Amino acid sequence: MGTNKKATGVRRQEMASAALHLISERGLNGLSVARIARHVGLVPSAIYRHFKSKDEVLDAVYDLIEGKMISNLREAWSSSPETVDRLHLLLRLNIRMIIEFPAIPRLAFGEGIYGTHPERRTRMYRLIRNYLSQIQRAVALAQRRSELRSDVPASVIAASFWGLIPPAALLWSASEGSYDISTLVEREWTLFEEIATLHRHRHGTKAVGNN
Amino acid sequence: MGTNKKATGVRRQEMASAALHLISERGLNGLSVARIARHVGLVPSAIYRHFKSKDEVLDAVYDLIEGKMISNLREAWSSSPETVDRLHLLLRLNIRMIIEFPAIPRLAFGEGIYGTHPERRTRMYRLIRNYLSQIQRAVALAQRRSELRSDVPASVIAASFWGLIPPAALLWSASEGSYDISTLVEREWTLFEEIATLHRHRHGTKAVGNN
Amino acid sequence: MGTNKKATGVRRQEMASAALHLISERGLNGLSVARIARHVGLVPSAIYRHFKSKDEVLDAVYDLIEGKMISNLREAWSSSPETVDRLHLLLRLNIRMIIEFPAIPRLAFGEGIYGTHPERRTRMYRLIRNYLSQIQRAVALAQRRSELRSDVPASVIAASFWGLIPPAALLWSASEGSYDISTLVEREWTLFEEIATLHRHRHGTKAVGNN
Amino acid sequence: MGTNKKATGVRRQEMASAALHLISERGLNGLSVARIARHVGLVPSAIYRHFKSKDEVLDAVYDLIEGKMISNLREAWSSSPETVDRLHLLLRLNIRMIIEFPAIPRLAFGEGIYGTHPERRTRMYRLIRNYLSQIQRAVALAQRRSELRSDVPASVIAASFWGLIPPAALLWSASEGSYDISTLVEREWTLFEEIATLHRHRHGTKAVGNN
DNA sequence: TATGAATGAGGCTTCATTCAT
DNA sequence: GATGAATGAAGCCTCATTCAT
Repeated sequence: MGTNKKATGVRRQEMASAALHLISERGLNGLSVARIARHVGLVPSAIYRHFKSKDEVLDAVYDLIEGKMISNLREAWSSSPETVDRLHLLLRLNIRMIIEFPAIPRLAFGEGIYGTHPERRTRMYRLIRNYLSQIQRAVALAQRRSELRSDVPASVIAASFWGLIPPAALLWSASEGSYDISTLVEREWTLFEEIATLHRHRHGTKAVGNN
Repeated sequence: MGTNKKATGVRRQEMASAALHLISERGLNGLSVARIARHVGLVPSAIYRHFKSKDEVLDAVYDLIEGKMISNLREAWSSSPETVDRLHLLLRLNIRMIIEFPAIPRLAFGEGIYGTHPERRTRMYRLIRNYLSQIQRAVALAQRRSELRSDVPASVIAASFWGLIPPAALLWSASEGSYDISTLVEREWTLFEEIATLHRHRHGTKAVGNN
Repeated sequence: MGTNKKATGVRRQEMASAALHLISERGLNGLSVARIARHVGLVPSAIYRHFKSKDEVLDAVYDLIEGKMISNLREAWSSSPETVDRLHLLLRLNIRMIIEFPAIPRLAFGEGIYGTHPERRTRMYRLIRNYLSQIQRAVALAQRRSELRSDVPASVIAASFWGLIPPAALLWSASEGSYDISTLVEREWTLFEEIATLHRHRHGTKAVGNN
Repeated sequence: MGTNKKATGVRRQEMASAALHLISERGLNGLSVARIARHVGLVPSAIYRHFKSKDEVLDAVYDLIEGKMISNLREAWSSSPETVDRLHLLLRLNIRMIIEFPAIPRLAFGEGIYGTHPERRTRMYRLIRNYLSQIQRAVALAQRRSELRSDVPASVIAASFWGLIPPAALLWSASEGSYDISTLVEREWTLFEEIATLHRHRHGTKAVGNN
């Protein structure tokens, strides 16, 4: 069959990607070494040339996800000078990503990392926190520029923005794609934008906490 | 072995509950018939006296979850005549539930129902939709009573409220409980309350969609 | 449910009979204590009031079979003074029995008694040998009366007669009843009768052995 | 463990053969994946490298049996130009086969194919019918050559010949090998030969049916 | 006499992983 | 770098059987 031999770097990419697709299509339960192998046109044992274990493949999947999230951030940040526009694009990019890889929110939610892999949970947590930090920084900047209201801590606004994503993912996932997630998200975005920019129209709102 | 024999009704409860706890602690993957049995102090095959299959146990877990969600709804609805207070309590109850059973958001997110059990996904979706409907109905009522702003469809406000839950669940889950979820949620709630009652202070906001 | 309590004698009969029917319909593999119980309207554990074990039930099934075979013999023997007629009827009765209870040839062939239950095999062997003996005695008598040829040992003729049954049973069983077993058997019987009475027409056939 | 690795073709053979032996010794009920594995010196799960399921192993057993039966037929047919000699050898070969593999008549009789595997029964039936057809063809040829009597349909003679096998198998099986099956069969064969060649000596026998 | 809960042995199967080639 | 055979742990399930009620 003229087996294609490829460098390990390439193979690892292929395999991690295959794994991500597989989890997206069949869930983590449906992810087996055999199926990953089949997806890249190899035999199960061949996986072990490139990864020490199935777990290591999953780690690579986490890398992949992290990469995608960061790349979304970069793309959004470089798209416009306006914080609000950046956030809007970031939201859309993330939704698009979730639609393409439903595995991502599921993994973020902890599928398969209970008990056995606390380090994975930690990693995901760090990733989310970083994400929130970056958003928060952007929000703070916008607050200083008076693009966003200042009577609410940046952290709360950031959390509020980021909080638009999980429910959308959930509905989309549970509805098997039949739910009109984009429209929903746009509506929620409008509400978010309204409240986040509220300071421009109004004063005297009581503070919302510190953090 | 001095085994305690119990009526099948009791055992089913125990087993479903054990299963829910196990999923919360170890994920769906970590849920095995053997472990359920051990949790209730029996031998694995004893499960089959009370359930036809492991799948049926999972169905009972779904029943349990559905029951808890409905009971939260009832408790909240009967707690006060004010819609806003009701929603606030409902939010707290759900957060409390998720803290106790992290399995719930994960199952809602479709852990383990890929491919094999579409009916489970459908069921969860229906459950969420019903939840949203009930909230929406309450919101609509409050809008007629001018407790909540009327220039935004009830469905959007309902979704917005319900949307407070998943991100909180995610953060709490990923942080392994170290994140101060209650405080976060309270802050988000304040924002939500502010925007949902905005009509009392202001006019002229552009409409946010139809549904 | 007003459980019907019955004397053990009656129950044993019911259960053995249920077992024979079950084996006939579903094979020995399909015979479970639970199904026997269900057939007699009881709960599995109730079987053990009347039998020490499932094996004992099977023994009772063997009793049942033995009884049927002996009763066939009696009926045939008392039907006519002519040996040939008796044999013909005996053949028909046995075929009828096999059609009603396909379990019988299968058990005779050793289904389920390999390794584990040598005594059952022995018993079946004794039963067959007795059967053959009785037939042989009848044949010998007929030979003395010149109803059957005498240049062939009675044992061979008896075996030849008895030998009509298993192939018919096999074809009927394999064909799931679609094979016209009665017609086949009647034709074979005609051949048998021809050869068994050959001595009346012809001489000089070489002897066929001793036993 | 110094395990000998072998090609899958070899293993399949070994396993099917082990299964056939096991059924011969312990009945279909005694056939377990674990025992097959032990017989070939492997671990149970190793079976699944070579067969998709236990059922598939059984299919291979059926193949084996079919192969043996066909090979008997060939050997007999090529042994002599005389139909009578061919049949005689075929009888001996089949008896020898049954002595070696008592599983065969039992499987032919439908052990274990009740309910669950109708296709297996069908297959066995087809096999037997084919066997009968081949014999019948040979008989018909012999009839045209006047080697066998012509006043009885070839089908009846064929059935009569084939009918020598099952009773012998049954007696041998029930007697656990103590019965002198070969002698019995030879005597029955003599009778069969006598009646099948009767036409050479005699005329005017009434016809025995049509088919 | 009958029930229903519980046990324990055993059966089939999947899957990550190792290893010789 | 890739294959294919083999392993061992684990999982789900069935069933005869026991025992308290």
